Amino acid sequence: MTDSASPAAPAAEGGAATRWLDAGEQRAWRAFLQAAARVDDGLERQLQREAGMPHAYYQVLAMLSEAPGRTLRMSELAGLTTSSASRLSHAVARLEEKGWVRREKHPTDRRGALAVLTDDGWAAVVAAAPGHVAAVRAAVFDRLDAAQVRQLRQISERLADGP
Amino acid sequence: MTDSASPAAPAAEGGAATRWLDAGEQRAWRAFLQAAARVDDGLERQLQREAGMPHAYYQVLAMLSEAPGRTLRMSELAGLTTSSASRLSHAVARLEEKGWVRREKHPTDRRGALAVLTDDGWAAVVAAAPGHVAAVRAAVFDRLDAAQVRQLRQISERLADGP
DNA sequence: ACAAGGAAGTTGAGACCTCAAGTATTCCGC
DNA sequence: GCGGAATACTTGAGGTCTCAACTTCCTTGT
Repeated sequence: MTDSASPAAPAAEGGAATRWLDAGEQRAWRAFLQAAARVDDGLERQLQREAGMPHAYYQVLAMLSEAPGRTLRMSELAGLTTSSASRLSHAVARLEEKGWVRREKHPTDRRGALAVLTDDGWAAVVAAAPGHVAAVRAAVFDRLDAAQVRQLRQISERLADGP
Repeated sequence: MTDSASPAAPAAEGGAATRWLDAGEQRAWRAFLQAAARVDDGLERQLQREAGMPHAYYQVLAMLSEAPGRTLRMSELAGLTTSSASRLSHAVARLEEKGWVRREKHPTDRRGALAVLTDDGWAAVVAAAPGHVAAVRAAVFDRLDAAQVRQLRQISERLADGP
């Protein structure tokens, strides 16, 4: 039984028959899993080693660093970093301890909270960015030609969008 | 400061100047991050909900289910599932508690350990597989045409291989 | 043979993430 | 303008993953 192939002993199908992956899909799927794991682990380690933070936290700081006033509402920040409200809340709590982010109240919506990048936080991103970009290049863009980069973008947009 | 764009205020470059991502790379990179996160989270939830296990554990069971004798050495299993020795050891410990996997001693290399899929473990994979495949289709293959599947495979193989 | 170094696995501590539940506030239909 | 539903965010508990340290065993060079 592969990570998506037909089982040696097909189970009783409750509803519609399972559409197993064909050989090409299978290869693509396994390669994708390996690639995603490899890229992710690589970045995770590089950032942890050189900047003392996980990739998720780097993304939070990076998004804040680009936002007007270096400030974003929690819910927007969650969307930009593809993380749940809970994850972001924990993350910002941790970043607050480190002095890289500060929370403020939303001026009009009293349920809301804003995350603001501090000067120390800014310094941390600036320090971490070059090593991170180098790692991204090494893991991804140095391995692909221009056409593949276009294809990767199109495929990724398909997978990221929609219902 | 994006998750890989040039900083508004370039830091002092210690060594070689940082090669920031250009606009196309930037878009590709962000799309890829979102796509990978979305696919991964989707599978994780589906498996947790319907089969009571994380994706990493499913992969362990899946690889064992295909192996001769439903048995693999820990180090090989680690390679196949793209996980560290430590992660795998913890995972197998957990799967052993659930009665899905059993450990045996390697017959010739006395450092070695074998992981063996139990009948209950086999039943668990067989039960989980259809829902998992459906989720993989919904998240990936139903969204791509044949050419894109080929491209995805090639790109993924590039990213997964090499130094 | 034997010691040094490498390889295979395990373990414990700490960090991060998920899930479920909880509080506070805003939105919406009647 | 009121009550129920939806939204925004937080919190605590539990599970998984990482890192570093450790044990045991194989391998290699001399």
